[in-house]
Amino acid sequence: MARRPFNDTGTRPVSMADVARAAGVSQQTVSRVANGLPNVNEQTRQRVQAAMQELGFRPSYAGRSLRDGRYHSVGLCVNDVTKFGNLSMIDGIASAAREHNCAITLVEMSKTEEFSLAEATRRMAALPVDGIIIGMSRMAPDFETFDPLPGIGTVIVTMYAHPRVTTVDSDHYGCSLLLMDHLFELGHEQIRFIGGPSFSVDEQFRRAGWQDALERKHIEPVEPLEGDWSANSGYEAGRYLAEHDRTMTAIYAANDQMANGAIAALRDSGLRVPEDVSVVGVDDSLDDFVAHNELTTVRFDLHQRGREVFEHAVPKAGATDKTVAIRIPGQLIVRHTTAAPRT
Amino acid sequence: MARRPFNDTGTRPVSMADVARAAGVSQQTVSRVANGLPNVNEQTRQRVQAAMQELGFRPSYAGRSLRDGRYHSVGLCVNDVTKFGNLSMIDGIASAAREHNCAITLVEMSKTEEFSLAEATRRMAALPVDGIIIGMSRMAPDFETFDPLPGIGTVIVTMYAHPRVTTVDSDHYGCSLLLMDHLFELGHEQIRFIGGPSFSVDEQFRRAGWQDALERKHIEPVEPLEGDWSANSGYEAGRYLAEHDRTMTAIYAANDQMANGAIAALRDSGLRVPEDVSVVGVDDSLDDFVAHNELTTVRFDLHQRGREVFEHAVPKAGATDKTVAIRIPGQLIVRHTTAAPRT
DNA sequence: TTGTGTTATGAGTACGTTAACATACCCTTT
DNA sequence: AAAGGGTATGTTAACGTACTCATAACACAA
Repeated sequence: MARRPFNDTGTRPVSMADVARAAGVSQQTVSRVANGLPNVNEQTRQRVQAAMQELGFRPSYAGRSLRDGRYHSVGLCVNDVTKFGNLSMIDGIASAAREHNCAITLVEMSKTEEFSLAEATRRMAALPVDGIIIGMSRMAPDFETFDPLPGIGTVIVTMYAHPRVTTVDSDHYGCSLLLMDHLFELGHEQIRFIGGPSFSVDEQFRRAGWQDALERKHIEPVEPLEGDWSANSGYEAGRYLAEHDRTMTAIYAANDQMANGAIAALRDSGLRVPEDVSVVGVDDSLDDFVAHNELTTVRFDLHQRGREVFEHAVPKAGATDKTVAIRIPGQLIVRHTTAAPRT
Repeated sequence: MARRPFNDTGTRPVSMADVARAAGVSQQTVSRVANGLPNVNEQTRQRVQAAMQELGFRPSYAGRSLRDGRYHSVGLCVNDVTKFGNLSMIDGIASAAREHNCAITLVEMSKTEEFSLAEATRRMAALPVDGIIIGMSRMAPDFETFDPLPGIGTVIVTMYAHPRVTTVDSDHYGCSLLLMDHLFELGHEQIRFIGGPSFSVDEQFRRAGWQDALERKHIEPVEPLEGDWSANSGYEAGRYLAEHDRTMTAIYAANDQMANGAIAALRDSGLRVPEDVSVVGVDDSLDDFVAHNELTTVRFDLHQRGREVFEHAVPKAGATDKTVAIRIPGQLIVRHTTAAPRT
């Protein structure tokens, strides 16, 4: 039977059988040469390699995967590549993947629409992946009821724990405690909070940490403000606080960008940082964008998080598959936007 | 013969044959149900779907790809995910890929080592990809001699044209002309340049545009400064210029981050922006990080670039495969860091 | 009754790879 | 000369899917 046209191009990739025919050997011998196995006569090897070169052979990923049941790629689902949190996730996972000689199959879900874990895993499972990683930057409506697909490692990057799925995240709650303890030690008590959008999971935990830290010291938390992670929203919030709250001595902004905006607003309002008001952020993300970055903040080891995520998504042979919840602590970076309050 | 253990887990994914056995139908009927084809009896369909559910069937990507010769994924090779240029490339390509219901297979080459196009394509070609995209942020030593693999669409993201490979990029030369014309129209002539690292391709073209624009007006370009794209390096350069060059009236920084640093340096040196010195950047990347971003800059349509890249890497049926070099123009964004020079 | 068309289903095959097994040959050793 | 052992190579089977073709059952019209 004549070969049917293979795909749109009408051509068919060169297979080992083609090379074998050209070199006058069996297809298995081509396989041996391709994989660098011993027990091939040197002349034969050269003849085969010449034929490969000549025909432009490249091994079929599909054939190989079908054969040995592995894809050497891990699926990563995020809803918006450009958000700092997601970017840093990609970076961390990419370096972990590289260490394992593994690629990342990236799927961006709609930036705007709500997405469900079931939908995300369904899409990822149809791709060449040995494991599934889902970035859950906002609460998925089916988080509680979600069951991972059997037979494929699944990790959700989120602070929420799940009874049947391993979850990994930077400790977005603990980072607040680190910062609040730092401010408490300096003597601050009236600490306002500028948060991100309320649907954000990171925001929810950073805010909870702020609130719990205050309540543990029996300080009544004053109404948190809501930004959108951008410097401009931090500026607006900072303006508002400078004009309406004369008792606050410190501001905790839920990321560095808003903290940077808040600092600008305070200074525009005639307040000095840190002499009049201390400001802290989270992420340690300003260095590239701001000269002489002086912001006290928390840095997360995103590569470590990437490694943890990767290794739970693609478990090694013989590893236990117990569901765990991993929280990776951040590190307090004290710079020069925090000081003791005026007495 | 007993089935051999399939992979490390010792289990084997559920195949259509397994479902067929459970449902008492042929494997082909399962295929029909899985793909929603007509001509299946309603009762049979339900029995098969029940069996799929029961066993946890998910179609094998490898089997399907082997069968129809497509992967529905495009390979993307970058050397450092976190750089602004690469991030925005991923974002643009991700949205183009999503429109085509396609995933991205991301490979990060070593951040530090030199990389060759041959090596990059070799690695990408071993992955499940219908096309190859290589981000060449620095000159590859084998660029001139490089031949794309036959049988798979290849696009290099770079400003350099290549006789045998389609290249696509934002117009890093033209953006300089846009900015320089803007400054010329305001009356500037002594325009200094703060560039990125000299190995960067983007840098080379942005600098060339600056230099050519000056020379076209018979103005001798004064020694460009070299930064590393960071705000701090822009600050250093700005400090240097403020102290050593009393005749300059404008600074062109090769990205916004350095421009932002330079502005801070000028102001710290007692110079006003834009009254004493105008400053321009490129990328329009500050908004999230800086409140009240006032920088005059050039914005690139990175989604358009992503689409162009994608569509040339994965050509549609019947498309001509002529090699082209596509340069996507940027758009001048005039804000408030540029004004007429003092007279 | 015979022919024609439709619908549901199954059988066979090809896609490219690699493991396991089989074979053929040459070189030692007894 | 026969036996044994290594080396090079070929043969077969299996991985999971979807296309093509075949078959069987049935409906309807001439």
